[in-house]
Amino acid sequence: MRKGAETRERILEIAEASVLAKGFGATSIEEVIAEAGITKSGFFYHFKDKNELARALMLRYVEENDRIFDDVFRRGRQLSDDPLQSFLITLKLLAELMGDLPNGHPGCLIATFTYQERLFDRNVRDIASDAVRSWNGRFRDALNEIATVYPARKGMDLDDVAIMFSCVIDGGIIMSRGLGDPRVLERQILAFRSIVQLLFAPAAPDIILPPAPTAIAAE
Amino acid sequence: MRKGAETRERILEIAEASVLAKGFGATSIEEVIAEAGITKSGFFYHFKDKNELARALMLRYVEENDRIFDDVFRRGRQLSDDPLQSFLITLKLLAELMGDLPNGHPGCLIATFTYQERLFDRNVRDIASDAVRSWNGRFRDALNEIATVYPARKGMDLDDVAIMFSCVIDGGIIMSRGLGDPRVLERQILAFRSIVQLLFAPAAPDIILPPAPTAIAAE
DNA sequence: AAATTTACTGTACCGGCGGTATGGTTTTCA
DNA sequence: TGAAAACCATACCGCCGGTACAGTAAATTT
Repeated sequence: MRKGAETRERILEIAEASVLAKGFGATSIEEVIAEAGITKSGFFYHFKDKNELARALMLRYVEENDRIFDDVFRRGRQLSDDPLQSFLITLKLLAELMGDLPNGHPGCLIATFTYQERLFDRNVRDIASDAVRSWNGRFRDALNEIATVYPARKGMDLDDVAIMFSCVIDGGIIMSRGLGDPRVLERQILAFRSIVQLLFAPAAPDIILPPAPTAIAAE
Repeated sequence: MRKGAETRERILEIAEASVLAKGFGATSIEEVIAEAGITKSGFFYHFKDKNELARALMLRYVEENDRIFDDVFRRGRQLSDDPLQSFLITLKLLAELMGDLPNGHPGCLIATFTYQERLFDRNVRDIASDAVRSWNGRFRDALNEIATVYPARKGMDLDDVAIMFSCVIDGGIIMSRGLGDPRVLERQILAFRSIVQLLFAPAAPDIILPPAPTAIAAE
């Protein structure tokens, strides 16, 4: 019912924070239930074992990220008809979103899980794999659409560029943490944005491209 | 003496593989000693607790990576006097190195540790942090040296480009695993290489730059 | 209002693991 | 040959993941 879903959500929230801080293996159910204010029986009422918790965490993370990407891509398209401008706006929005997080990005569950893959069954791994493929597909589609209007530089495979954006995000999160500077991620996304400009603007990108839109509030 | 160092090394080897596959928290000492063919007492003779194992793993990883970077940068400089060419060669060598790994890159310990930072003391975190800063510094120095000869594109901070390379490597490892395709990492490094070309070659990079050296055996 | 389902609590237990302690034994090297 | 190094054997503690089962208060349905 209502209350059950709330408790379940609270468990997931607490567990996700713990997984991102200590890893899945070191995340103790006892700590989670202590923080959630429930008993062990209550936990196992919602999740039959730890692996189902992992599955639920992954599903939740993927869905939320899908929503975020839906949103920034939709707003990017709303604000320009030009596919290049549209994508550049989307990247700017994403960068703002990351920069506005008070304590930096909390971490990418996909990244943690791929570094602990032996802990999860094929089901969970497939969810993660499909999600990554889907997100890369979005970026690749956006780039391909741009390429129909602007000629891309030779020697650059757009599939690789699309994947590189995922690399920059996941790598940026790691670097932000490792260097103790939450703004690294935002800067990396903006740097990638500059590269996209460079890729599709042959001669002098700063001249033929209008300035990026400013003061667009990120959700 | 001699034999002690060998056993210690074997422990580290096994532990590293386990940490990269399951995470540090889920790496059980019992499994490690079983695989190493020693007893628990033997393990605690070499490492007084699990945290010291973490410290040793991190130190070992950082030193080995330092050696690798020393090597590819040295060989890059040997093969060309031009800083741009030299760096492009280094990147190619690095890409070949990654591509030649039979089962893909085993994983970046820094990445795992930053996603499990609550498990380690400040000492270990500082080692990781300093290593990342040092590696980023290498890339930044290389880029700055290039910029003294070739004018860089405006709007791109070379510090960010340097950090982006670290992002591409760590992100590339995650993507390789997540997508189940070991060659993603190699392709990402080569894609970054193309971007460096683009960054420093204003008009037509494929023309003014000689082809990358081929058939340079990676160690 | 009664019956049923939902959402838990309480208690008890198992086996595995990290870690400690302590006392021995073999191997290596000076 | 003697000391230090490199282990092995055994026993133990406490925490944790997980299971089992019995009970209960509240919400929802009938």
